[in-house]
Amino acid sequence: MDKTDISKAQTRVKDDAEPVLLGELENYVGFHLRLAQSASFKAFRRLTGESSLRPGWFAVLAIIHHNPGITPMALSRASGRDKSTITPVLRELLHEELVRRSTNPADKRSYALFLTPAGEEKLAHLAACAAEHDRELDEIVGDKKQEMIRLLRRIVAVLD
Amino acid sequence: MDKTDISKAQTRVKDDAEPVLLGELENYVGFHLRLAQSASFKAFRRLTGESSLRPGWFAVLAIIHHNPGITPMALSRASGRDKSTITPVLRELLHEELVRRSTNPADKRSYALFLTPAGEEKLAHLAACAAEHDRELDEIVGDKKQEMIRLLRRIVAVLD
DNA sequence: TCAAACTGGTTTGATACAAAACTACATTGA
DNA sequence: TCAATGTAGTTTTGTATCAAACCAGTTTGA
Repeated sequence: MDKTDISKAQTRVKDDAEPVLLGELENYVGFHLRLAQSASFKAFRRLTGESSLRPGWFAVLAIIHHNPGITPMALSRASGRDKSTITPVLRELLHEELVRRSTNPADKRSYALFLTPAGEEKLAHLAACAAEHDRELDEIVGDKKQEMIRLLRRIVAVLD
Repeated sequence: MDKTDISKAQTRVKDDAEPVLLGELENYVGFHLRLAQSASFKAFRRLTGESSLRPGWFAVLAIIHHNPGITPMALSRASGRDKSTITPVLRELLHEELVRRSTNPADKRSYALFLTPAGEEKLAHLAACAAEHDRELDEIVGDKKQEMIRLLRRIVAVLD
């Protein structure tokens, strides 16, 4: 409790000019992780502008590019999204003809994913935005970047 | 492109056993930020179990606790959520009588927020979970914690 | 002093996401 | 060999979130 005058504290509006106290939140990694992720995401979207890119697209296209023939399940794991989240993203990408799939004779449940030439082109554009965005982040974290990525990766490895 | 045999590469399924290549994503802070935030969030929910807590609740309750009389707008800024996201959270908290509000005579558009005794109790429970969760994170980041938080805060300050 | 611009909060609409239930196929083991 | 179990992908359902439009009250400046 931060007010001593209890009778008044019950109704008095906190002055907007006073700084907001975060208490224990101040020292919680999880809290700052959420704020930073949200800020980074918004900044990325600002950069790409209106240019028709759902936020999931970039990672998905990049992963397919680097792993031609990857299955939706493997893609889901690599991109850190649930398989049920990947389904509509792929439907959209297939519909836009940015991605192509071929059935897997060895396992009829599954299929293999590839980028079309249009998909490669789209990826190139998004990659330029992503590179620019990451340059901003690089400037912020400076020479601590590798350390930062190492720690983030550890969080994922241990908690996930 | 990672396959040289083009004619086959067009349809061959990538073996699930092969490691997935992330390419440039590997070195993007933003990408790992998202994965880590998602992992941390899931871990927190695992800890709190079914116990009826919308994820927004903890931060909101804690901030009101530390800033009695805070307005919804200031709360929205401090918690990093849009004002339109705060509205339904507050409606729920008011309905559950965990939060109480009093009108602001100086500005009739706004009002002041306070925790009820039940709200304080609820917060105490959630705080215990959060503390436990953060202990896990502490172990992962070790002595780099302050550095980590400093960097995350910088990302928010610069990009937001 | 009062119209214009601004601000706090709510509503509405759209999107992203996960969890669980489901379908179709595949693997296992008695 | 075939029933039980497991796995890939989809559908359904529920929630969190933001943005934009909106309303009411406040501030500004001519």
